[in-house]
Amino acid sequence: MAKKQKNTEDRIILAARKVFIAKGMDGARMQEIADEAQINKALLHYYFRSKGKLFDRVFTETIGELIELLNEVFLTTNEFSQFINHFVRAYINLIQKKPFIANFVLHELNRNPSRIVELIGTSGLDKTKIVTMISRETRPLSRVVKDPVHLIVDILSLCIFPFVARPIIQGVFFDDDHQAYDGFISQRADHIIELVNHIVFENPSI
Amino acid sequence: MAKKQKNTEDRIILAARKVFIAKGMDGARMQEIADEAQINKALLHYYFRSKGKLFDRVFTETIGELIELLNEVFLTTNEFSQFINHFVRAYINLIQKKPFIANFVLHELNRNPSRIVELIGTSGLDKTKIVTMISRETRPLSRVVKDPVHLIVDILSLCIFPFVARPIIQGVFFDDDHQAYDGFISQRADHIIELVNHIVFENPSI
DNA sequence: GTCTATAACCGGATAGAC
DNA sequence: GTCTATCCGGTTATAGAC
Repeated sequence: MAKKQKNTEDRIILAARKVFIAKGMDGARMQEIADEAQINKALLHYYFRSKGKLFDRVFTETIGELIELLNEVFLTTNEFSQFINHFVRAYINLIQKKPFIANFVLHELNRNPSRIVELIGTSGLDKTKIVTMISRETRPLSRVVKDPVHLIVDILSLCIFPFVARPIIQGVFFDDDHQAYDGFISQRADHIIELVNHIVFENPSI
Repeated sequence: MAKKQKNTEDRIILAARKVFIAKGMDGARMQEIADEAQINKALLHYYFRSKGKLFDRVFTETIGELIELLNEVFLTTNEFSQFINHFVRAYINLIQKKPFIANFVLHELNRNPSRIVELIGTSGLDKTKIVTMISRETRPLSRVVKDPVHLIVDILSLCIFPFVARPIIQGVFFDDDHQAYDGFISQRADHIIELVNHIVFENPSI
């Protein structure tokens, strides 16, 4: 059979994730989640006491995937030029596969700002290591990058924003042609890597 | 008197904008808007038939301000190096004054993607002009910028993302010290301008 | 135009049978 | 575990007095 019949809890999580990501916590409806999971509302409450609890579960899991990826990249990379490559490709690759994750996170960032920061805090992600790495490698090299945090924010911005603002950019610059935009996105990693290398190493070897 | 007593409609719009921006369309409550405007719920419906209509009004006006600003920058600038300066400073300045605008727009982008694109389309904003300007000025100069649209997206990303992701960045890299983050933001325009000049003009005059 | 009171509705949560 | 039926609180929207 094409559609594997998973257990109910997994189906709920999957359905909830889809609806919450599309509509946000406030916009989502338990009925819609139930329909999506092909069960009824009551069962949702049987598995997860409340909408809030269900949302928490979905949200934590989703964020967890992002953090896990970051940790992997951080742990397996010690050299900065490598790091740019790994990080940008891994990040864009992830968002490309699950394009609504970024929106989801930003969306819920308003409702509960401290939540994500806590999750990141307890994840063992070592921000000092990365800041140190960047400042060690860039300070002697670049005129442009005076503060490693600016560089980090630059990279994150360049990677993430094209996804969260996709409808606007696609509509304005690509006549709403989503294939054209997919093409644009797939060039994006190379473009960012080249750009970052250029500003960090002034005259990069192309 | 310090607080000028505006007419009711304006007070409603102002209150609605505040609440909608903070909570989004779904999270907002008519009661809260009424309280904020110091009137009662019934009057909201007297002026604007429904919550949806009130939201539409607020949203269109808010987007309108953004587009107006962009148009101003586009119309008053013909040279690219000037343009980078004008655009980045004007944009960051606007978001700094009204930091939730960007979030508001992105938030509602999911609910109604075509909406903003339509608004931009009818605003007379000439995207061809800007694309042409960039490709004319950058093609002979830069190895990094192969496609003007990438450059535009780069600039937008660098300007806007630090605001929409503020809670995360502030929490992770600034120990949630909002003054420190304000300082970071205020360096941002200079940093972006320097960065963009560097990638466009290879060896910029500092 | 502005208010109070209330209708109408919607959606999360529960009861209880199977 | 899963279902149907129902409750109940909250929210939008309206009626009607002033």
